[in-house]
Amino acid sequence: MMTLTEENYLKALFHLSTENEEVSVLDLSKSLAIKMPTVNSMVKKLSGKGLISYEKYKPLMLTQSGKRAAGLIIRKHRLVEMFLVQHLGFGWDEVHEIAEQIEHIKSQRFFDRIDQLLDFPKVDPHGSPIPDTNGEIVFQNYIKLEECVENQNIVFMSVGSSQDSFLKLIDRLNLKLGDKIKVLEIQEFDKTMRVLVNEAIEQNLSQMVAANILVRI
Amino acid sequence: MMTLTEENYLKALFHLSTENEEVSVLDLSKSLAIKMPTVNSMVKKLSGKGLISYEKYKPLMLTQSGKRAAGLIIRKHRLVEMFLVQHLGFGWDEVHEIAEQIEHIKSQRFFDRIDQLLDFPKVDPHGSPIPDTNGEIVFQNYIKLEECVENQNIVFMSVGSSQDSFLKLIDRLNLKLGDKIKVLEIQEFDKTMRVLVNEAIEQNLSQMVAANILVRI
DNA sequence: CTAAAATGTTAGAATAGTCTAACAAAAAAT
DNA sequence: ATTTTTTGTTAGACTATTCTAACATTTTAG
Ligand SMILES: [Mn+2]
Ligand SMILES: [Mn+2]
Ligand SMILES: [Mn+2]
Ligand SMILES: [Mn+2]
Repeated sequence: MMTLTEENYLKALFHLSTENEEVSVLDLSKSLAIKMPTVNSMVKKLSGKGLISYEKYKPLMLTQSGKRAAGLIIRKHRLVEMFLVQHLGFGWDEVHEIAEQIEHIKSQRFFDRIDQLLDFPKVDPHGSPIPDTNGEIVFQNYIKLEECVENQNIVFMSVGSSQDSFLKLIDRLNLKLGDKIKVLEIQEFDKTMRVLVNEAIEQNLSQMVAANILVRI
Repeated sequence: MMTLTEENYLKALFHLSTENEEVSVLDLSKSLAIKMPTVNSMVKKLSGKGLISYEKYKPLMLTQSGKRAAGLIIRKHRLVEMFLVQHLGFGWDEVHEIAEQIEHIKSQRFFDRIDQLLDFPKVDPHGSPIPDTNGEIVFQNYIKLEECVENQNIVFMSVGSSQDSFLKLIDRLNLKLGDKIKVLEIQEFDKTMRVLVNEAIEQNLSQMVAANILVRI
């Protein structure tokens, strides 16, 4: 049985590993806001449990078993987020904190029932994929809106950041996952994009916003 | 902020206080399955926080503030149990363990939403009262079926034990909260009761079972 | 290719929660 | 009224998780 603490370390390492080629003790330390020596000893402990493969001064890596464990926790996290939005009426900017806690509940059945209640969703409220019952994630290859060109038609599928302020901004812009977007114009000067949403409303999006809007063609 | 551990101590003390006139360190120790010296030091700690009033060698008592805190945790526990039964399809014998964990989630809003989703229930799946938002419990004065007499008509309102085996037995007997019961006959020899349920089915209930069926007249 | 900076590790201490062993007080039994 | 039993307390130790300070290694810069 893993502790809540161990689960959070694994999850953080998993996320860092998908974002970066190599993950250092310092990366993990920053990501968890826990000092390096603490991370160092926990890494050794998880290495002892066969979840992290660790060699002194080398980048950190999850073992196969560690990947699976992390995937299963992320599965729980995302199922819970989906449940909170769909059944308890929370906004997508309010669910992460709560899911961060509920993901550690020890009851396979509890999460199975939520999965069932949600009709086996494939993505969470932020458009991130929900790992399967083996902890396996199917990564979608979305592109950033930022990389699109004028006159391109795409669909808003996921967000690149789950920061509160970003999600609230997207809400204020009345953008929702699934919206059809057409790039009307890109400003030479600051890369601001003028887009048409659902063939109805025009919006101006800064490059920073466009960089965090993930779309499929 | 209270820790999960502290919350469990408070809750246990609250429950013991409603069942017994006086609660000893040993009672609390047994109820939590934690050794006396550990309980002793935690009691001192909670006394320091103004939640328990403690004097050496004297019975343990919750302060006003401790009662309120315990009531609020029990509220969360029972709301969660109700939610698990009504929305996730769990049996009333399966929910306690999960509620024992979820009751510690730090999010007022989460429990408010569950309360709302359940349409502000007043009792949990076992017929126990759900404390109000101030942690206040309104105790119903139900009597034990055991104490009823022949030909008396009563209604099954709550269970006196939440033991797995007892709840499963009640299920197997097809008894549900709200059922109308008429006492047909009480055996002189072993106090076994013959009852009529919902004017339809006859059942034999041992005294031990009858002692844990709480009814209103 | 050294020197400085960044990163990583070890050592030692702190807190929360638990335990066992030993001692103390209160309650019960004789 | 003692003695015995039960209950309660203290002392000291252990594990998990965290920290700071000091030292070591690796990486980067000049
Ligand atoms: Mn999240
Ligand atoms: Mn978490
Ligand atoms: Mn319960
Ligand atoms: Mn609990």
